[in-house]
Amino acid sequence: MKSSNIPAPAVRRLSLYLRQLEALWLADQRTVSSRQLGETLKLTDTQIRKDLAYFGQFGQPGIGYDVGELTTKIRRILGTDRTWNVLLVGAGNLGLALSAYRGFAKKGFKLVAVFDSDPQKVGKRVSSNGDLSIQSISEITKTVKEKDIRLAINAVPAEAAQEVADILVTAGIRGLFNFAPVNLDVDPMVAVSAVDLAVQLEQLSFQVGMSQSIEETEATRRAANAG
Amino acid sequence: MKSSNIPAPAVRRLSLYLRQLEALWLADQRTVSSRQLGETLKLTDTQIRKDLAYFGQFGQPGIGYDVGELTTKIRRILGTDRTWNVLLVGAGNLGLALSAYRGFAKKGFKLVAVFDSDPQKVGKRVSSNGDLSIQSISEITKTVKEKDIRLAINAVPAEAAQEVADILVTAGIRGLFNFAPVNLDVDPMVAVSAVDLAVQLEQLSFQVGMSQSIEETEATRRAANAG
DNA sequence: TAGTGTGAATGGATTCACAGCC
DNA sequence: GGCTGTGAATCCATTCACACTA
Repeated sequence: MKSSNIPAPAVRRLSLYLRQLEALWLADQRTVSSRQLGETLKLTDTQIRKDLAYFGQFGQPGIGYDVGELTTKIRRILGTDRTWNVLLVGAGNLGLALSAYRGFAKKGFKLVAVFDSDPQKVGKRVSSNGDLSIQSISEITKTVKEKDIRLAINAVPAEAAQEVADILVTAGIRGLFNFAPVNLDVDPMVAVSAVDLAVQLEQLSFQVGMSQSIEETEATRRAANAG
Repeated sequence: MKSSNIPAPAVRRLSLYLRQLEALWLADQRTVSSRQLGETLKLTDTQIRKDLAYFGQFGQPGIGYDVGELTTKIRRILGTDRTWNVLLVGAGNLGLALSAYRGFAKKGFKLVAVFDSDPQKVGKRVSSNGDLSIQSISEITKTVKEKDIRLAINAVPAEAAQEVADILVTAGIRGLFNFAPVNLDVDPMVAVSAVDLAVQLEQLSFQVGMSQSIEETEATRRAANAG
């Protein structure tokens, strides 16, 4: 399959291109060059052209890219030119916040079911979405089939995450968005994308510590030069 | 500065090693080999040793790594061997969910201030943390100084994100965790880590679409072979 | 034997350089 | 002149191979 020699970083950037293209469209800009796109995204123009070239020829020499057309093409590549039904497990703080997030729907992801293991919560309406009420974990398999759900958001506590992941995979979920701070062990055919909020802050902590020590080094050097 | 030739991916993985080491510690395991760590994290043993080697020599040939000791060392490297004061801007659904998230405190990140532009919200207590009440955006600069805050979580809507980022940077924030689906343009000295929830789902969508087409190709091939 | 640490080799992603088109 | 698309060159991360240690 030729598709697997597409670098993963290129696919990640595709999403960023799409986001920027949508912004340009709203700003009534109908044409954009790789150079201009690169400036706002802090990437080189070559990289953008190379990334796009993995998927086809979308631009016009001397002109650039048609914003609307490229948007359509990237959506098709990413598979977001249609609606995806998504389920959410974990109706805690984070889960409910995610269920209220409008950004998903805007991109074609439709939350169609919410599950929680707490019997106190089961049956309650999801306030941000009147159509939904919280279901028991035991209904996952049935609901996945009924509603043709391929993607799942896992927002349960760390202790329960692996167990829930197993249930989701068995139910036929194909992509898993994991918020729990654990490494899930799932069938390699299932795509997993993970966000660990604390890990992100750790990375910032490292970078800040780093830039501070660089500053100090610089200061020392300047002081030495001055002295 | 010698530190800048450390690959960014290695630093990202460091956080994962730390997470796994903490889990091992809780499971009363006091020693671990790079091979074992690699198996659970789905990485090669060599990669783990190489990553650690960027920062020092932590292991014992024939034995492996002391879980407690390596935990301490990685925390020091990441800068999480001390407490970081963190502020949050945006007391909407997502912001409040983040303020309730225990995972931050566990890792040494302490939420010490919450801001929102909505006058209706200003003054209200943050329910998940009785000590905090929501402050006006205009108080950011003063509070950053008073409470020695270096890290900020930006959970405001896309339209406001750049403006808030500017305020935060001017106030002296050194690291910015951005949840808004926009590319922030900030001083390069300020570290930025971004999570766009919709982008993550797009990546899953792409991977799922991909694995489906691979499956179909395989099926075609098998059918051809059988025929 | 079981394991680390590391120079050398490999493999992949990015950047360069430029041919070609508007 | 401005811009795309792309082979070639470069750069960087990962993996290999092995010296070395407990």
